[in-house]
Amino acid sequence: MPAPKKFSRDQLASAALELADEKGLDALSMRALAARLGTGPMTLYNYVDGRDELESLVIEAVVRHAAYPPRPAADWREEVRTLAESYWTTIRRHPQVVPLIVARRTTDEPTLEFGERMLEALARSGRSGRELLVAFRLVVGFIIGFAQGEAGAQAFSPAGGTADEVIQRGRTLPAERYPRVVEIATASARGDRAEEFRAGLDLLVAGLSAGARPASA
Amino acid sequence: MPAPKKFSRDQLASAALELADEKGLDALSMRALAARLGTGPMTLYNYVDGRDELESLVIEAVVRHAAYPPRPAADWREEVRTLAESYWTTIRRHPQVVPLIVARRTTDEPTLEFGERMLEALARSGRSGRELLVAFRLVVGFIIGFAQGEAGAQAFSPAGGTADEVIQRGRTLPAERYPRVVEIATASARGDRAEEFRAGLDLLVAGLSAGARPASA
DNA sequence: GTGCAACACGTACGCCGTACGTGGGTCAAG
DNA sequence: CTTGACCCACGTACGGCGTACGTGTTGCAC
Repeated sequence: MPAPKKFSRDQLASAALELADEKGLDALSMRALAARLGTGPMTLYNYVDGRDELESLVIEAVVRHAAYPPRPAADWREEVRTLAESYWTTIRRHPQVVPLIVARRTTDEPTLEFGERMLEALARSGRSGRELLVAFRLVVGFIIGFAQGEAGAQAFSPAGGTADEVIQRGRTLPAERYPRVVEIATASARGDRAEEFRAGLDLLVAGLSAGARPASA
Repeated sequence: MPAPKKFSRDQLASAALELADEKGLDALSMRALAARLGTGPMTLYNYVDGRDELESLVIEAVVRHAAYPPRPAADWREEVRTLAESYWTTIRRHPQVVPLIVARRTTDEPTLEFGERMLEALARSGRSGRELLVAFRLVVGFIIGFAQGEAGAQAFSPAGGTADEVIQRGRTLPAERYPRVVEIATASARGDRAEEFRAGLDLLVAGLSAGARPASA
């Protein structure tokens, strides 16, 4: 019956993601995306409800690329680490989009899939109900918070800048007033993010182990 | 020499915060704020560099209200808990602003003050340098992540809604596909946020204790 | 009184998201 | 083959935004 569609939702999503990656979140607009696709702005509304849904699409496009081992690890601790690291690695590949992921809560399919699988691992620590909720919030909060801390396009100044520039600026804070802040800014300038992430994860898993029920595997 | 100033930066900040609290982040615009203050839009540029700095001002206005005990607690664990809870309680009073706090990294004075004091507590667990950085990221990530999870104005659907509505929607997800997600959504609907926060904090502190150097107080 | 700096703010430009209307393409039914 | 219904493309236009620029106005220093 209809005229054949000119695009697919996937095309929209990946074009939008490219746009955001290349020129930043601010450059991601209906009009800019339409221009990139060689069409008029209103055409996009045949595929997407509006700006908001477009953003959701971009997030989904990022998260969808996360790949997890086909079968859960036998040890729930290892599984938690694997899932967390995989998710973090994935979103970190698109630093421009991180603020979007961080500021929203989404329920697209890949996010739910990740959540369900993480919950399965945490459940094996002997938790359920409220305890499971708390453990989940803790893990997700860490991942989100860590990603935000790293990608934070604007930080250590209203002016913004890349994360590295920002750290440099942090080191020049008044050391007599904020000695420890300067200390970690310095450490951060030298450090390897992935290593720091894993170290944090170890602390986190240690905490989860402490609160685990005896019957945990 | 000059004409007397019509406003103060503090006036701007609190008027902007009221605006955001009442009508949401989207309603926070230069023009709307100017109208609320009974002046023209361009007047604001005599006080603030632009939209970005206005947002920083709002964040600062929120964070500034956090109050901590005058003297640090003797036990660093208790101090970490106290600081974290105070910070969290403060920002959660302005749920509309949380996405802003979460998506940005700021270095206003109150935030640095909080950071320095938190770092002081964490340092007493025997950490320094990279370990201190990791511990700090972990704690801040948890607070940020938790606040985001709660306030997430839009969640469990591109349509958005209050956090409570969102949880209700979460409970109606396909239970055979995402059983654990439904489980925690249900638990969350019943639960007390503050209690959950403290429970998460306990897990977190347990993890920090595990990694602490022997000489910790 | 004169000059000048600090401030208020009107106007205007180029973006944005998107409501609305029109026209062209495609298939099903007659 | 014609007709009709429907979906899609997309031009136009409106109201909002951030803010560059220019002008007027104020109040102190000299």
